[in-house]
Amino acid sequence: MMSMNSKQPFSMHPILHEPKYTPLHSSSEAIRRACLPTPSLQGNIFAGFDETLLQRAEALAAVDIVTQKGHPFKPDATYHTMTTMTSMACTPTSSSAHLHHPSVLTSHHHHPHHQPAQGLEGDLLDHLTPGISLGGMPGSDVCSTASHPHSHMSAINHMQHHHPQSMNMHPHSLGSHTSLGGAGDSEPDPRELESFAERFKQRRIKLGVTQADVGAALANLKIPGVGCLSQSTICRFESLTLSHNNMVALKPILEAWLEEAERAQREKMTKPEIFNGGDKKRKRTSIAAPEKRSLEAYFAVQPRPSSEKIAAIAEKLDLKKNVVRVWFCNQRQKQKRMKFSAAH
DNA sequence: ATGCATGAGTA
DNA sequence: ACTCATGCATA
Repeated sequence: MMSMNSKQPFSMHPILHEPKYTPLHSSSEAIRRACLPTPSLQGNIFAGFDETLLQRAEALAAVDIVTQKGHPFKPDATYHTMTTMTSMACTPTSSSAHLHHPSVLTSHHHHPHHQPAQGLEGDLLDHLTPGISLGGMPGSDVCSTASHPHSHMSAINHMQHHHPQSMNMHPHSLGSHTSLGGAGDSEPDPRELESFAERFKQRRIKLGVTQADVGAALANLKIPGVGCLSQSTICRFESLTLSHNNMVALKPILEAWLEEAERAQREKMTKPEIFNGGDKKRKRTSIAAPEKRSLEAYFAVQPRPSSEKIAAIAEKLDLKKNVVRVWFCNQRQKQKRMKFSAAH
């Protein structure tokens, strides 16, 4: 899917004051604003938001609800049990603030999940998968597999913040807005990313490894500042559902893994024999359809409600304020991605 | 494959 | 309090 792109998009870089990495902030903001379509009922509502707006939006939502059948119940969806048990798993290599050595990062891994892949997987993973090649310590915990709530090792992210493209890349690319014609961006070419993602998936499957395996195996590459990633992220990379910047940042890493994996496979190919052959879990809140419709209605009118608005909405929908706030945040991220992909 | 959530870094 | 990159849990 997804295979048709048009052009290079990133043409708006207002003015990055050359910090370390501020591509998205400004640019995406700009994009969002620029692309933000008309909220269907934009007229004067924006003037006096308040109650009026809420009711208006709710009314819209109500129509929908009615149409569907009034769902009187709302499954108290919010129940999350946090686990306060922190821990460390995949060392967060947070190279940004506190520098941890990458070594720490790779010091332990193992992952409980091993999906069946076939054939070469055994050996292949032996080299590219965490836990095995590392000295065989049976410790267990790949980066995220452990049961700790989550230890965000946003290594990549940080790395990105520090220097956009690992090595080359100018500290300050900017200067201009709208132009990417050739100046400094390494190659944010959307088309390139798209085709890479597709090839990546194909080759990954050919290697017989799962998305989760890839994520975990990344730590074995021992690339400074790069730890493992989750199945979710690999999946999103393949389906291009990550932000452009995120895609650009991950591409070289996954590319490196892919080559290493194929190299390892070839290595094994030489040997003909190889071939034949606690915690409380976080509970996911589930927002019922009716509530979701209402939220969408509100969102159409005001994507960024104030804290008070959020509280009001939360109360009306009988949802926790935080749930509503997060919903809006996620919705914004989603919209941003959609707008972006739609534009390219 | 995706929804809801966390957390670091910012503004 | 928001944006972004990510992740756990789940459909």
